[in-house]
Amino acid sequence: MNLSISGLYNKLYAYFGDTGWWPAETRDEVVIGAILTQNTSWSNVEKALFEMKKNGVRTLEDIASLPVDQLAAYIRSSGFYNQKSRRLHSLATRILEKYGKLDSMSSESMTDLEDFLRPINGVGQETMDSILLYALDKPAFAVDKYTIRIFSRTGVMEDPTLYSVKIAVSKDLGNDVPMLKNFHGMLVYLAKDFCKTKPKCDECPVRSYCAYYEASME
DNA sequence: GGCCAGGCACAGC
DNA sequence: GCTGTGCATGGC
Repeated sequence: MNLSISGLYNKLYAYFGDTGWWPAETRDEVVIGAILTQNTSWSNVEKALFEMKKNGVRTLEDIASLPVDQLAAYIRSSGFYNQKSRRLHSLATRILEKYGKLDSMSSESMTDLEDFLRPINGVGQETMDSILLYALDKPAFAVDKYTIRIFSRTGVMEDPTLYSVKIAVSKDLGNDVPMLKNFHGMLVYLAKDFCKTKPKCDECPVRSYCAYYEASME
Protein backbone atom coordinates (compact mmCIF):
# COMPACT_ATOMS: atom_id res chain seq x y z
CA MET A 1 0.00 0.00 0.00
CA ASN A 2 1.15 3.51 -0.79
CA LEU A 3 1.45 6.29 1.72
CA SER A 4 1.84 9.98 0.89
CA ILE A 5 3.38 12.55 3.18
CA SER A 6 0.04 14.05 4.12
CA GLY A 7 -1.29 10.51 4.46
CA LEU A 8 1.49 9.77 6.94
CA TYR A 9 0.72 13.03 8.73
CA ASN A 10 -2.94 12.07 9.08
CA LYS A 11 -2.16 8.57 10.33
CA LEU A 12 0.19 9.98 12.93
CA TYR A 13 -2.19 12.74 13.91
CA ALA A 14 -4.99 10.27 14.48
CA TYR A 15 -2.71 8.45 16.88
CA PHE A 16 -0.63 11.17 18.59
CA GLY A 17 -2.72 14.32 18.16
CA ASP A 18 -1.04 17.61 19.04
CA THR A 19 2.38 16.90 20.54
CA GLY A 20 3.15 20.49 21.50
CA TRP A 21 6.66 20.08 20.13
CA TRP A 22 9.38 21.54 20.84
CA PRO A 23 9.92 20.77 24.55
CA ALA A 24 11.05 24.23 25.69
CA GLU A 25 9.53 27.13 27.56
CA THR A 26 11.19 30.01 25.73
CA ARG A 27 12.66 30.84 22.33
CA ASP A 28 16.09 30.99 23.92
CA GLU A 29 15.69 27.51 25.29
CA VAL A 30 14.86 26.19 21.81
CA VAL A 31 18.12 27.56 20.43
CA ILE A 32 20.09 26.15 23.34
CA GLY A 33 18.42 22.75 23.03
CA ALA A 34 18.95 22.68 19.27
CA ILE A 35 22.73 22.84 19.75
CA LEU A 36 22.86 20.54 22.76
CA THR A 37 20.81 17.76 21.18
CA GLN A 38 23.16 17.31 18.22
CA ASN A 39 23.77 13.57 18.02
CA THR A 40 22.72 13.27 21.63
CA SER A 41 19.80 11.74 23.48
CA TRP A 42 17.35 14.25 24.94
CA SER A 43 17.71 12.88 28.47
CA ASN A 44 21.36 13.96 28.48
CA VAL A 45 20.32 17.36 27.13
CA GLU A 46 17.80 17.76 29.94
CA LYS A 47 20.50 17.22 32.52
CA ALA A 48 22.60 19.90 30.88
CA LEU A 49 19.67 22.34 30.72
CA PHE A 50 18.95 21.68 34.38
CA GLU A 51 22.56 22.34 35.32
CA MET A 52 22.56 25.59 33.36
CA LYS A 53 19.34 26.80 34.96
CA LYS A 54 20.58 25.82 38.40
CA ASN A 55 23.45 28.21 37.82
CA GLY A 56 21.24 30.98 36.52
CA VAL A 57 21.96 30.50 32.82
CA ARG A 58 18.68 30.65 30.90
CA THR A 59 19.03 33.15 28.07
CA LEU A 60 21.35 33.82 25.17
CA GLU A 61 22.56 36.89 27.06
CA ASP A 62 23.50 34.72 30.04
CA ILE A 63 25.44 32.45 27.71
CA ALA A 64 27.22 35.24 25.87
CA SER A 65 28.45 36.74 29.12
CA LEU A 66 29.80 33.42 30.40
CA PRO A 67 33.37 32.15 29.81
CA VAL A 68 33.29 29.23 27.38
CA ASP A 69 34.88 26.73 29.75
CA GLN A 70 32.39 27.63 32.45
CA LEU A 71 29.61 26.91 29.98
CA ALA A 72 31.35 23.66 29.01
CA ALA A 73 31.29 22.53 32.63
CA TYR A 74 27.54 23.12 32.88
CA ILE A 75 26.68 21.23 29.70
CA ARG A 76 29.05 18.36 30.30
CA SER A 77 26.30 15.75 30.42
CA SER A 78 25.17 16.53 26.87
CA GLY A 79 28.45 15.19 25.46
CA PHE A 80 30.78 16.91 22.95
CA TYR A 81 30.83 19.69 25.49
CA ASN A 82 33.96 21.46 24.23
CA GLN A 83 32.49 21.75 20.75
CA LYS A 84 29.02 22.61 21.91
CA SER A 85 30.07 25.24 24.42
CA ARG A 86 32.01 27.05 21.69
CA ARG A 87 29.15 26.72 19.21
CA LEU A 88 26.57 27.91 21.67
CA HIS A 89 28.62 30.82 22.84
CA SER A 90 29.37 32.10 19.35
CA LEU A 91 25.80 31.57 18.16
CA ALA A 92 24.41 33.47 21.15
CA THR A 93 26.92 36.27 20.67
CA ARG A 94 26.15 36.68 16.98
CA ILE A 95 22.38 36.68 17.47
CA LEU A 96 22.68 39.33 20.17
CA GLU A 97 25.01 41.46 18.07
CA LYS A 98 22.78 41.42 15.02
CA TYR A 99 19.24 41.22 16.42
CA GLY A 100 19.35 41.95 20.12
CA LYS A 101 16.87 39.24 20.94
CA LEU A 102 15.01 36.37 19.32
CA ASP A 103 11.68 38.20 19.44
CA SER A 104 12.92 40.90 17.07
CA MET A 105 14.71 38.27 14.99
CA SER A 106 11.42 36.53 14.25
CA SER A 107 10.12 39.50 12.26
CA GLU A 108 12.89 39.09 9.68
CA SER A 109 12.32 37.24 6.40
CA MET A 110 13.13 33.56 5.96
CA THR A 111 15.88 34.19 3.41
CA ASP A 112 17.56 36.84 5.53
CA LEU A 113 17.51 34.52 8.52
CA GLU A 114 18.87 31.61 6.52
CA ASP A 115 21.66 33.77 5.15
CA PHE A 116 22.51 34.80 8.68
CA LEU A 117 22.37 31.35 10.26
CA ARG A 118 23.84 29.12 7.55
CA PRO A 119 27.47 30.30 7.77
CA ILE A 120 27.57 30.07 11.57
CA ASN A 121 29.85 27.32 12.78
CA GLY A 122 27.92 24.48 14.37
CA VAL A 123 24.64 25.37 12.70
CA GLY A 124 23.92 22.72 10.08
CA GLN A 125 20.70 22.13 8.20
CA GLU A 126 18.73 20.47 10.97
CA THR A 127 19.82 22.90 13.66
CA MET A 128 18.98 25.83 11.42
CA ASP A 129 15.54 24.48 10.56
CA SER A 130 14.79 23.71 14.20
CA ILE A 131 15.65 27.27 15.16
CA LEU A 132 13.65 28.72 12.27
CA LEU A 133 10.58 26.63 13.00
CA TYR A 134 10.51 26.37 16.78
CA ALA A 135 12.26 29.51 17.99
CA LEU A 136 11.20 31.88 15.20
CA ASP A 137 7.88 30.39 13.97
CA LYS A 138 9.03 30.24 10.35
CA PRO A 139 7.77 27.59 7.91
CA ALA A 140 10.85 25.34 7.93
CA PHE A 141 11.00 21.60 8.46
CA ALA A 142 13.72 19.89 10.47
CA VAL A 143 14.78 16.61 8.89
CA ASP A 144 16.59 14.32 11.28
CA LYS A 145 17.76 10.72 11.26
CA TYR A 146 14.33 9.60 12.48
CA THR A 147 12.57 11.34 9.61
CA ILE A 148 14.78 9.71 6.99
CA ARG A 149 14.39 6.30 8.60
CA ILE A 150 10.60 6.52 8.82
CA PHE A 151 10.15 7.92 5.31
CA SER A 152 12.31 5.12 4.01
CA ARG A 153 10.66 2.28 5.93
CA THR A 154 7.11 3.38 5.22
CA GLY A 155 7.85 3.90 1.54
CA VAL A 156 6.72 7.52 1.65
CA MET A 157 9.77 8.26 -0.47
CA GLU A 158 12.00 5.99 -2.53
CA ASP A 159 15.49 7.06 -1.48
CA PRO A 160 14.96 9.88 1.04
CA THR A 161 17.76 12.34 1.67
CA LEU A 162 17.78 15.42 3.86
CA TYR A 163 17.13 17.73 0.93
CA SER A 164 14.63 15.62 -0.99
CA VAL A 165 12.58 15.20 2.18
CA LYS A 166 12.63 18.93 2.91
CA ILE A 167 11.40 19.73 -0.58
CA ALA A 168 8.72 17.05 -0.58
CA VAL A 169 7.39 18.04 2.84
CA SER A 170 7.14 21.71 1.98
CA LYS A 171 5.36 20.75 -1.24
CA ASP A 172 2.84 18.58 0.62
CA LEU A 173 2.28 20.49 3.87
CA GLY A 174 3.03 23.99 2.58
CA ASN A 175 3.69 26.80 5.02
CA ASP A 176 1.44 25.66 7.81
CA VAL A 177 3.70 26.33 10.79
CA PRO A 178 1.67 24.51 13.48
CA MET A 179 1.42 21.51 11.18
CA LEU A 180 5.14 21.49 10.40
CA LYS A 181 5.89 21.76 14.11
CA ASN A 182 3.65 18.89 15.00
CA PHE A 183 4.78 16.65 12.13
CA HIS A 184 8.35 16.64 13.37
CA GLY A 185 7.17 16.07 16.93
CA MET A 186 5.05 13.11 15.93
CA LEU A 187 7.92 11.58 13.97
CA VAL A 188 10.09 11.83 17.06
CA TYR A 189 7.42 10.12 19.16
CA LEU A 190 6.95 7.42 16.57
CA ALA A 191 10.66 6.74 16.32
CA LYS A 192 11.19 6.72 20.05
CA ASP A 193 8.17 4.61 20.93
CA PHE A 194 8.24 2.08 18.11
CA CYS A 195 11.34 2.10 15.87
CA LYS A 196 14.23 1.59 18.29
CA THR A 197 16.86 -1.12 18.04
CA LYS A 198 14.28 -3.44 19.53
CA PRO A 199 11.21 -2.23 17.63
CA LYS A 200 7.71 -2.51 19.03
CA CYS A 201 5.78 -2.96 15.83
CA ASP A 202 2.66 -4.54 17.33
CA GLU A 203 0.92 -1.29 18.18
CA CYS A 204 2.68 1.03 15.74
CA PRO A 205 0.14 3.28 13.97
CA VAL A 206 1.84 2.87 10.58
CA ARG A 207 2.99 -0.73 10.79
CA SER A 208 0.88 -1.79 7.81
CA TYR A 209 2.99 0.50 5.60
CA CYS A 210 6.35 -0.35 7.12
CA ALA A 211 8.89 -2.50 5.35
CA TYR A 212 10.60 -3.17 8.65
CA TYR A 213 7.39 -4.60 10.10
CA GLU A 214 6.93 -6.84 7.08
CA ALA A 215 10.51 -8.04 7.36
CA SER A 216 10.19 -8.71 11.07
CA MET A 217 7.13 -10.89 10.38
CA GLU A 218 8.95 -13.25 8.07
C1' DG B 1 31.49 -3.90 28.15
C1' DG B 2 29.83 -2.56 23.68
C1' DC B 3 26.50 -0.11 21.19
C1' DC B 4 23.71 3.68 20.42
C1' DA B 5 21.85 8.54 20.52
C1' DG B 6 17.12 14.10 17.11
C1' DG B 7 24.63 16.55 14.07
C1' DC B 8 28.42 18.96 12.30
C1' DA B 9 32.91 20.11 10.25
C1' DC B 10 36.67 18.80 7.99
C1' DA B 11 40.09 15.76 5.62
C1' DG B 12 41.01 12.78 1.85
C1' DC B 13 39.69 10.78 -2.23
C1' DG C 1 30.27 15.18 -4.53
C1' DC C 2 30.73 11.40 -1.47
C1' DT C 3 32.73 8.72 2.58
C1' DG C 4 35.16 8.35 6.95
C1' DT C 5 36.37 10.27 11.37
C1' DG C 6 36.53 13.00 15.75
C1' DC C 7 33.82 14.94 19.07
C1' DA C 8 32.01 12.57 24.75
C1' DT C 9 28.36 11.48 27.92
C1' DG C 10 24.85 8.37 29.90
C1' DG C 11 21.48 4.46 29.48
C1' DC C 12 20.64 -0.10 28.32
